[in-house]
Amino acid sequence: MEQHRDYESELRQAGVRLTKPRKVILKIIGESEDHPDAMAIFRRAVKIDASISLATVYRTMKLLEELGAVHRHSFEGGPARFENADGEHHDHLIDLDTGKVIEFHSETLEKLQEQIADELGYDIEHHRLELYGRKRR
Amino acid sequence: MEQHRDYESELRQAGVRLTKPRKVILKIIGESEDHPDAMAIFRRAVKIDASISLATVYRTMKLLEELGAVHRHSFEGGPARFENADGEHHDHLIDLDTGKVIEFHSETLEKLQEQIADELGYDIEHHRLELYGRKRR
DNA sequence: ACCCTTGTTGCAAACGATTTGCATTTGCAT
DNA sequence: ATGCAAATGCAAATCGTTTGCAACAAGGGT
Repeated sequence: MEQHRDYESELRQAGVRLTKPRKVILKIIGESEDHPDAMAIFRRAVKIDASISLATVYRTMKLLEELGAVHRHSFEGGPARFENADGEHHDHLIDLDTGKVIEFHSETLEKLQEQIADELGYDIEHHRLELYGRKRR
Repeated sequence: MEQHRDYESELRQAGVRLTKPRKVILKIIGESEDHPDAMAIFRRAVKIDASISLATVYRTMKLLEELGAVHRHSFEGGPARFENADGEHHDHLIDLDTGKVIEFHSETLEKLQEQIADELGYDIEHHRLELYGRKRR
């Protein structure tokens, strides 16, 4: 059960320099099971290498996004949050009380979206589906 | 065929003071067929009353959102855009080439979302579905 | 192992969108 | 008309993010 991509070789292959800050950030997002924002990544990074700057975190996240290594999410009110691009596509349910993000996937839903776009004469490039709710009790 | 809500009496009823800037902004969003952002609303407002400030536009939009009179959308990269809350709920398809926003609605889709949230033990408060695509040719 | 070139960094300042403190004005109930 | 709380304009503050620039370091060539 292979869990994480080997980002380092991927980046190397993409002609990107493997610098110290990048290694640290790569390690962090590779291990993250949550959806940290830039500041959270920065805080975790500083623990490993105190000289890393927030600017570098932002630059690196942008780079990784362009390389398709991470996905950027802009949930309501709040900074962008990232997750590594392992695994298959999924959408998000955000718990309004805790901010926790729950992932889900529905093939039916995907198909339905494509069908709708198709009827409107469009090809979907990507989409964004977020459900905001509270735990039923 | 009644087209626009009578925001003024609604607001009055909600105990909100009907000030000059608010009347102007109300008129603007009542007539808007597009999805203007705060700056666009401000520009249109200044033409009617030159003394209106951008801060008041922001304050008023927040107020109207809380009253349920307008909906705020945060499409990818760019300021929040508003639309009046007339008519029924719909989602958006954003044309990546033109930035044009196409509205659509699917009852099946809505139901499916609710069902998914339900299975996860959640009640949906609201959701956000945006399709980003290009016109098929 | 040591350059050399060029990409990358840290810092601080700049940025765009939005919010806020405060003194002044204004709606509107009396 | 009068008074008072609510709303305004202005400028400064805030938040998340980007950028200019001089110092620095990765990693290919020698």
